[in-house]
Amino acid sequence: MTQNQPPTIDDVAKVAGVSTATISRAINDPDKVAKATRDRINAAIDELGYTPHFGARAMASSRFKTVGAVIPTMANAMFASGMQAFQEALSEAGVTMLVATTGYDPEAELRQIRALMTQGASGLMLIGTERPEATRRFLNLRNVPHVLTWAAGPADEGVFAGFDNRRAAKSMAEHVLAMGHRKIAMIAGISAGNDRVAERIAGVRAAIEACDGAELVALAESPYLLQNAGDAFDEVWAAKPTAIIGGSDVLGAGAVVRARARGVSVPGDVSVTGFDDIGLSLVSAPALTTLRVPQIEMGRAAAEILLAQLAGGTPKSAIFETEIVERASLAPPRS
Amino acid sequence: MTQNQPPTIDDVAKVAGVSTATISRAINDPDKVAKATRDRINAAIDELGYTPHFGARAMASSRFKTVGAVIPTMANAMFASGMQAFQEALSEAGVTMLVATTGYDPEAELRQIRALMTQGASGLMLIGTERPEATRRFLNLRNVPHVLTWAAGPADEGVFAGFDNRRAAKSMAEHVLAMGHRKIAMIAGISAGNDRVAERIAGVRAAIEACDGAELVALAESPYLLQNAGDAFDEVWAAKPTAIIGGSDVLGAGAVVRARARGVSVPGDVSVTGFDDIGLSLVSAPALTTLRVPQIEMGRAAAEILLAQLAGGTPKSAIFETEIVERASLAPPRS
DNA sequence: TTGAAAGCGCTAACAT
DNA sequence: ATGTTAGCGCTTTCAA
Repeated sequence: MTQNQPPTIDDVAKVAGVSTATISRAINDPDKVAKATRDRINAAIDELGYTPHFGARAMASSRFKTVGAVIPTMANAMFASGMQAFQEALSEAGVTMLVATTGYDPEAELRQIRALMTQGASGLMLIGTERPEATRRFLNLRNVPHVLTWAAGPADEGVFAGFDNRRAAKSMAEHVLAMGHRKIAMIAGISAGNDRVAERIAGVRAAIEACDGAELVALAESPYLLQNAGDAFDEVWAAKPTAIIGGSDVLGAGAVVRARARGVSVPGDVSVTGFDDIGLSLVSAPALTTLRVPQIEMGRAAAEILLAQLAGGTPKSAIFETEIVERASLAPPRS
Repeated sequence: MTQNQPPTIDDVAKVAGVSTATISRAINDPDKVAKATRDRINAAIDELGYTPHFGARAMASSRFKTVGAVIPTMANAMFASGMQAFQEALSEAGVTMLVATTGYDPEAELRQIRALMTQGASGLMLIGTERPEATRRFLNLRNVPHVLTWAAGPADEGVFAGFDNRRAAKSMAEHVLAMGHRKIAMIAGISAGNDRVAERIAGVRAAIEACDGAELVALAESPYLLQNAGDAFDEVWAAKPTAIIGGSDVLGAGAVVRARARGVSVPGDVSVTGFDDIGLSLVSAPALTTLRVPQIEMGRAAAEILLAQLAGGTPKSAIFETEIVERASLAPPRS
C-alpha cells in the first residue's frame, strides 16, 4: 500500500487528451469549454481521483482564499456554535477555515497568527481586543484583514462582530440588584490577558457602584471548568453573598453543583446567574438565569465581514445585543 | 489602508543582502548559515513581517504537511475536547489542522475530504467507519493516510483511534440490567448514516436480549439537542420504562430536564443514563450516570497515528476502554 | 558558507 | 473552443 503520487493536472490532461489550460478552465470556468470535452475531462478527473493542488493554485492566482481563526480553545462550548456558524458561512462562499488555539496564552496568539498566514490565511478571525504590542504591530505591518469577535470596541480598534461584554454584564448585575440583592459576589474567568473577562468584571462593578447600599463582597477568578468553579464557590460563599454572578455558564453551573453538594439551596440561600446561554444553563437545576450571547449570528457576521474585507470592501462592525434569559436560579433574597 | 503585497523571500534577501537560498536555509536549517548572516536575516524578517508562503513551500518540497479533520459538527461537546487534543498534538509537531464539518450528512463528507485535500491535507482524521462507496473508493484510489476515530473496527477497515461503541453501550445496558431494571427504553441519536449510533443501539439490544425477562419497551431516535431529547423523553415515557438509556449525555440530560418538567422523579420514577461524560452529565440534577469516553487520549492518539502514517510508518490502531461513571441518575427500580 | 538556477502544479494572458 | 507559455514563491541540488 505505497502512497502513490497525487495526480497532477498534467496527468488529467494526458488522459483526457487536451491541454492543461483546458483542464483548468473546465474546473474554474466550465462554461468556457465544450460539453463533450468537459465530460471527457470529468471522467478523467474521476478516474484519477484528481484534486487540484491548493498551493499551486494559490500561487498562480489570488482567487483562492483561506481564512484562519485563532480562538482560546475548542473545548469550551462558549465558542462552539459561533465557530460552527463561522465555518458554515465561509464554506458556502467556498472558503476554507483553518483553526488554531492559544490555550488562553496571549503570547501564543502571534505564533498561531503567523502559522496560519504561512498556511495561506489571507484573513483572520480573532477573539477579543486586548493583545500584546508585538501582535498589533505584526497585524498592522502586514495589514491583514481581520475581524474581532466576542467583544466590541470603538472603530479605531478594528472591525468587530461581537457584543459589549461590559454592558452585558452590567445589565445582568442591574437585574440582580433590581431583585433586591445587595451583597453580591462574582465568579469570573481569569482576567489576565482576557479582555472579555475584564470587561465583564468592570460591568458588574459599575452596576454595583451605582447602586446605593450594594457591595461586591467577593470576587474570585477561576478557569472555565466546573471543578474550579466549585472551588470558587466555596471561596466566595464565605463572604455570605445573597447572589453570585457567574462570568460564564460553566462558572455559574459549577457553582450550583457545589452549592448543592454543600447543602446550600439555590435560589433559596443564594441566587446564581450565568453568562453565555449554552446548554449547560438549561440542564442545571435550578436552570440558570443567564445572558444570551448571539453566538450563531456573531459567527455568521464575522464570516461576512471577513469575506467583504477580502473582497476589498471596508465593512462596518456588527454589534449585537444580548438579552437576559430568566430562569430559576435567580430570585429575591430571603428577607 | 490598502493591503500591501505580502513580502516574499526575495524582499527579505534584498534587505539582508544575501541570496534567497540562504534565507531558505536560515529558516529551515539554521545551523547551515553563519551566525552573523542569520542575525541579519532574522532582523530583515522582523522588519518586513515576513511569513513564508505555504503554497510555494508545499510545492517546492514535500516536507510541509497539513492534516484535515472532518467531523459532523463543532457544536457538540462530544467532539470538542478530542479535537482540541488532536490539534494540540499536531501543533507540537508543527503541522496545522484544517477542519471541515458535514452536519451529519454522509454525502457531504466526500466533498469536504476533497476540499481539504485540495487545501493540501496529506492526511485525514475521520469519524466512524460507515461511509458511502464513493468515499471509500476515493480514499482508496488516492491512498490517503487517514485515521478513523470515535469508533473501532477490524484492521481491514482501517486504522482506528477510538473505542468500541457497541461494547461500551452493551456494558452500560448490562449495568442497568444488573440494577434490576427490566423495562428499558433508549433515546438514541439518529442512526441513519451514523455507525456510532447504530452500534450503541446494537449494544443495548444485545444486552437486553441476553437477559431473561428484559425488554426494550421503546426506542426513540433524536438529534443531539436538549429540546429534541425532551420530546423523545415524552415519547418513550409513554411505554412506562423503569430506565431510559441515553445515547449521549445531551440526550440523557435533555430527558432529565423534561422529566423534571413533567414531575417525573429521576431516579425515583425512572432511571436515566448518559454516554460520553461531558460536563453536562455533572451539572444535570441528578448527576448522570454515564460512560466515560476517553476523548483527549483518543484525539492525541489520532494525531500520533496520523503523524506516523505521514512519516511512512504503518501504525496500529489504538483502541481505548471506556468506563462507567456512577452518579445519581441510576438506581434500582421501585419494587 | 553561500549563490545560481531548475522546477514544483497551477492559472491567466495571449495565440490560434 | 483550445493550446502555448510565462510566471507565482519557495526549496534544493550543484557549484563555487
